[in-house]
Amino acid sequence: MSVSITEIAKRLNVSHSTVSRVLNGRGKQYASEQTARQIRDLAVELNYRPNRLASGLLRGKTNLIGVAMGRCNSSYAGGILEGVRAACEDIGYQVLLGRAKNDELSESKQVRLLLDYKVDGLICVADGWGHERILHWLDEVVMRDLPCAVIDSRAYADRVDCVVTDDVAGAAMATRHLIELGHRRIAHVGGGDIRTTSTDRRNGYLRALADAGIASDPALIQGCAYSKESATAAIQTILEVRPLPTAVFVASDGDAYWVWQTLNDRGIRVPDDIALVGYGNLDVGLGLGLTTVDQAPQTLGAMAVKRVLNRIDRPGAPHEVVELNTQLIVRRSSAARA
Amino acid sequence: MSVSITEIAKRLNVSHSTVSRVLNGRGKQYASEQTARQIRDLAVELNYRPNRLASGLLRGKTNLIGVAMGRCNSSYAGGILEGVRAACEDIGYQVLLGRAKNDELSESKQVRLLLDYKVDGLICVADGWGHERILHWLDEVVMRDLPCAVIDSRAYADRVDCVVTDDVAGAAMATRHLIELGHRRIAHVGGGDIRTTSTDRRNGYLRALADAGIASDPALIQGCAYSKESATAAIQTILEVRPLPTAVFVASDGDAYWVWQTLNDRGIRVPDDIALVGYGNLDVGLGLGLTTVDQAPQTLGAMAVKRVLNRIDRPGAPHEVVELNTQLIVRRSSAARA
DNA sequence: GTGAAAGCGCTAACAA
DNA sequence: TTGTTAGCGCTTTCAC
Repeated sequence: MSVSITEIAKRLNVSHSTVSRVLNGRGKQYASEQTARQIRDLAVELNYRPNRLASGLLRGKTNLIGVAMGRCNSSYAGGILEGVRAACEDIGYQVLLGRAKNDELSESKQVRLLLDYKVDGLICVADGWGHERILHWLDEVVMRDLPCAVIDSRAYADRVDCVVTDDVAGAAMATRHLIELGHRRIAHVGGGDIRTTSTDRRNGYLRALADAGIASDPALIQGCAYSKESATAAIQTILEVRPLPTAVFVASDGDAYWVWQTLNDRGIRVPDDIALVGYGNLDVGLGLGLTTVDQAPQTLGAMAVKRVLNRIDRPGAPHEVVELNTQLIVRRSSAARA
Repeated sequence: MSVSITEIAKRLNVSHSTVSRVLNGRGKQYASEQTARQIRDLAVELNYRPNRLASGLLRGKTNLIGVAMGRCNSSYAGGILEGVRAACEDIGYQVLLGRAKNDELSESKQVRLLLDYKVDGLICVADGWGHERILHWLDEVVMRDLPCAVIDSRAYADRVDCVVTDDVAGAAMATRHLIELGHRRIAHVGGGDIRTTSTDRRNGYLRALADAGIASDPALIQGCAYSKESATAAIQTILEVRPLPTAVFVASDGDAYWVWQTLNDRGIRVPDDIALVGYGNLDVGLGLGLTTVDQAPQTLGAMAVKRVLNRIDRPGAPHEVVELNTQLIVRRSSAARA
């Protein structure tokens, strides 16, 4: 099927190790210019390509980076993956993609599979869900000293590198934006589940209110779990409260979409009657004209690769937490009050 | 680092081939119940995991599927990838992700890299761009008899399996929708570049007009190439024409977003003044309330895996073109005329 | 039912 | 500068 180093060696009457040295040798080429030339020419002619499995097996280095993540068809997850891919391409690594369904065992099964292919490093997108899940495979990774970066969770910062954004600060920034626009009764849809991202965002919201000396109203805070049903229920409950809030901060753009729909159905105009701010800078919010907080997913992915690579080069370096800045994207869903 | 079959064999005083037969042997297990049990128990205890590089090297089968695609952070590309991942997970394959920038050599470089890892099959997302690009690596794939499915191009249906949607039919459906709403002056933004998808969609638009006995007006047809600038320029040119069109069919949701923005800036209301229909069912259109054509990206990805798998099982089967149905998603951007 | 042996394609230490 | 040798971890005949 494809030519091997041995085939080239045979044809040229040299040993296969000479061929190996010329074609795949690291550093200086221990071979005469003449032999080297012959070998290289024939390699091109026969379209020789090194077998990565063989070299990986022998050298214990595959130039593979495993990526364990859930669904990748949101602009956030897709952005992270794109960042990882771009960074990997630059440094000659390939991405081996694992898929974790949203249950604990599926993830560790996937990680184990990635390890079976002897990836040189591992990137895990925790997505805020990962706390107990990660424990299922963390030990194995740590034991093997496998370079590993976790995106979106700092829960295991002592054992792996973490690449995160500050959800508390981001949510506070979003809330502060509303406060600066003059809003005082600001509702919050989100949180109330096990994800740290949700909890952090809620805390950021609370902190911004406190900093501004605004008392938070528990009736204006409704949990929500990334679904049409929960988002709709949350905003409906909030709309029962009197006086009505003049703004809503939703912990994710996807849920903000459903909130917007519900407001629309009730004849409540955004931003005229109620201002709306989401989180995550998803594509769905773009169409909506939704003010939101960008998490720079591509940078997140690229940084994770950088951390992993750094650890491949310098094993045993202390684990780091890289915290990326979020950015407020103001669109028409939040407008200055009349 | 991790236990090998030899390690287990040593501890149990059996040969490594016996261990291999028990742990990774296909079909019947040629081993006594007792030995097998001992081996299995120890394997679990030591957390044995087969080295996929080794078995891949020897058996010439890696359970790896290579995926060559451009950016994956749109809901379309992400959806395809997600479909591929889900299908692969079901059948015990892993996805090795290649990344092609938008130039010819980058793609073939990526494909070659995927081949270096001895993937069992290849999926390429042509995205309408792929015609000349694919030629750069097609021969190599065909020569090796590597199972290969191309998504979004039927240009090489004689040499690989193709999984496509009918862009002509989809665009015709979208246009017909506008016609049925009573529109007669329907503009089109899109096409005019080398992608077949664009050309097909324009042809679908033209066909629907013809079928309805509506003469097409060249002034109402403006090329566009997936960018803010080209989309904005296209709609601006169209808005010079008198009488104004009452509807616009844009060949992609992304461009439809920019068209919408421009209309908005000009004080033209959608759908009251001008109805708008896009293509692709991207997330950005969701927020917009944009009528569009869904291409079922996840199904596309899943079908590609199915084709590749089929060819792995039955090499030499005739190449097939799988054509998936598109679906019109009606939202508020197209409304019945008053 | 089990072991010995060969080898997938490659790298690297050691000799020559 | 080059060849020999010994594997990496595994599968698969072929004997016994």
